[in-house]
Amino acid sequence: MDLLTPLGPGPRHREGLEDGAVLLRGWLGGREAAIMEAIGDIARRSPFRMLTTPGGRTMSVAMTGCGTLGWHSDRQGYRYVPVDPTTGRPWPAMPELLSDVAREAADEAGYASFAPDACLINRYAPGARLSLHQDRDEDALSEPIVSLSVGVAATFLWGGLERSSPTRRIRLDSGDVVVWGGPSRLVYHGVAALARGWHPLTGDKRFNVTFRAVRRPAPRPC
DNA sequence: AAGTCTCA
DNA sequence: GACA
Repeated sequence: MDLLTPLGPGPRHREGLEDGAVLLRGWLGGREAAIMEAIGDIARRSPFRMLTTPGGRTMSVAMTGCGTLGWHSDRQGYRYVPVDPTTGRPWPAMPELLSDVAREAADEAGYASFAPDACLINRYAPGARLSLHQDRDEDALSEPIVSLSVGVAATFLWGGLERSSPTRRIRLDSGDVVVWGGPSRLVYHGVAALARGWHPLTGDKRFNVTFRAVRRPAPRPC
């Protein structure tokens, strides 16, 4: 049975997924519009693009990013790069609103001092999906992943440490935040094909904002 | 293989 | 589950 803990008054509450992973329902609490503004600013400078996998397939999810490093994929493989290959310019800086939300969510999930250096922004149109995978291109595997959902609801696929592990299907609504790390840091996860839907802030699309600490954080003085 | 296809 |  999932751990269910209310987070103050209102619909916000936490659900435990497994050791090290937590779902913060309604965590964004009305900041979705401001987050969409921030995404618009970022996309004006580093436009959404559909990346190619090492196997030569085109991903259905459109991506961009911000921070000192951005995730990139092409025939050469998956990696984090300091310059957006599409524009030849550094990725846009990470807006304070986004890093604040990420740190607060990590704190709430039990991961203190989360300081992401990369923020991947995923845009799902109807039918777009992300098949089961691990986030393993980061050096700092001791740091968690923080994932925000805005817009049309999606089905999150939450597996285990092996690709063949059983997969749970979890509805993610606009405003939900998932945090995973520690023993669940390398859990396989994905998103089922986005159903047709409508959200006042995003139309028929869903946006996912995922924060990672790629480089190991500097040790903190005692 | 962060995708797609095939079989039972 | 197989498959670059």
